[in-house]
Amino acid sequence: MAGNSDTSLVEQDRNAPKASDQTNSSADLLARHGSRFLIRRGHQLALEAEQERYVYLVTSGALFLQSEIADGRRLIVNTYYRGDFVAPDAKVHLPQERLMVMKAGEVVRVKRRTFDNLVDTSTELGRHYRRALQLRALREEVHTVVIGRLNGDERMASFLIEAGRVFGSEVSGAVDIELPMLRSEMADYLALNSDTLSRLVTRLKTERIVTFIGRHRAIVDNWPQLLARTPIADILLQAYPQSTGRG
Amino acid sequence: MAGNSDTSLVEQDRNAPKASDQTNSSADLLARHGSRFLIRRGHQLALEAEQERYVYLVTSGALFLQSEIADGRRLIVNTYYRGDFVAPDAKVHLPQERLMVMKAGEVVRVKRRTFDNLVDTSTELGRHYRRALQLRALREEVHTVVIGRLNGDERMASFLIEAGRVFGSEVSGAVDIELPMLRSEMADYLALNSDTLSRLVTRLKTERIVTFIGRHRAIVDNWPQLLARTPIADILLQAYPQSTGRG
DNA sequence: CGTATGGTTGACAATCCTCAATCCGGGTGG
DNA sequence: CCACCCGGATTGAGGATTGTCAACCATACG
Repeated sequence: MAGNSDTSLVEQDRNAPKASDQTNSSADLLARHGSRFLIRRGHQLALEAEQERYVYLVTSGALFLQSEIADGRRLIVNTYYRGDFVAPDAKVHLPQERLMVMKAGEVVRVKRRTFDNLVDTSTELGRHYRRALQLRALREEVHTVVIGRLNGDERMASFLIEAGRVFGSEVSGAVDIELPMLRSEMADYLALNSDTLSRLVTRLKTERIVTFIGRHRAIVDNWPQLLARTPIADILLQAYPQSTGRG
Repeated sequence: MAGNSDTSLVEQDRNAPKASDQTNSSADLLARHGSRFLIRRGHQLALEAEQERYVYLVTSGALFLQSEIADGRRLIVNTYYRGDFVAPDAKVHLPQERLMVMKAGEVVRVKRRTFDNLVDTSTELGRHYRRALQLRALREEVHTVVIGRLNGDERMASFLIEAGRVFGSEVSGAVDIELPMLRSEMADYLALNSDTLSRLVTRLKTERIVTFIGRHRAIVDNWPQLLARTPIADILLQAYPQSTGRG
């Protein structure tokens, strides 16, 4: 949607690193002991089956993990992009934990026990996994700071910086972002309610920092001003390098 | 403080699992390639030196990781108890990241590069590390839910449940907790300001659920009612088993 | 076109924060 | 042993931010 006529994003996907990178070699190894799945927006991925938990490696597209507690309070706890592993705790679950596809792509799935054995035997996979967990922990800490200590405007700016890095492309000075989340999902990711989020969106439009086209496209007209809107812009830029998760 | 005359906590420490558990065997291995340190409340542990980052394993006591962004907004991102590894990202730092000792004890420290090599060569250490990261990720997700979707009362209750599990002991139906945090630190952990936290403490006193004695001791007189105060009590109990982190 | 889901907006309420004054607890020194 | 002191804790009044609810609008899809 909204992206087919604008080919720039698609072409960048084609130029993204494909073979011979770490993600792909791990994916190949895992695929030999599990299966590859094409995933489509809105799908829910099983976290377990037959009392055996699953481990996913995202090779393209994007996922998020959501939880829902009493009174329908929902929170998107985490986002997963290319190269990320989803390996939830073997025993304890968050309340109403759901792994959802936010952008179509492909994942590799193996059983947890199989995965553990592979990590024990393959030093390379072990290194990749540990590095991925490292980056994941950092992003989770950043996310904690965002929802714990930033106000609405700052959270919104932080989100758009993340999205710009992961899903955006630079087009003549502006950053063109294909947003894979609904407004309500952005709200759940930023621990706001969707009414408040909508007001924040409106504010960014009014101040001419971001142009929103339809529901799934945002063009950041003034990137520097967006950066200035959050006190942790520099950390976000480091935590989300430009190459992340494209495709 | 407040603990020397009350021997119950100390004796429980002595009964805690010592030799032949996973934490200790990993600690021994790491100590052979690094060093053990006694740590005291209030100390700050170096995250790096000479452009080499450190990895810590907590063998007793407790730590927390704090970050501070503009305007003095502070957040305690994470807590580390017995068996936890502290292995921050090699390159990216949170703003004004500090690793602080909240309860005296002992840690083992090795250089990151050394640690990575050891994990590559020791399957046992690798398993322990991955399991620790697993639990850490879960707790971080729970923490995210707490500060993202719970109100003040619920956050306070959630904190006391965690503290009760980690630092508490059951004494004739009540749970006696030696709180290693200042009020202001609890506030930073729960993403509240300390004035608000103080009001929440008062409310718990008024409702006769918890008795606070001095600054570092809390007695939960009505544990069931404390559990009822947060919608994620069951997950907290699972994420923080009773044995965790004593001593 | 028409319908359904999602998004926006306004009025109002609840929650949390800010700032300032005051209080307490645990050290210190007379 | 007691008076004093200081950092931390508590409390009140008022303001800012976010949430709630309801009405309305827009977009995507059949």
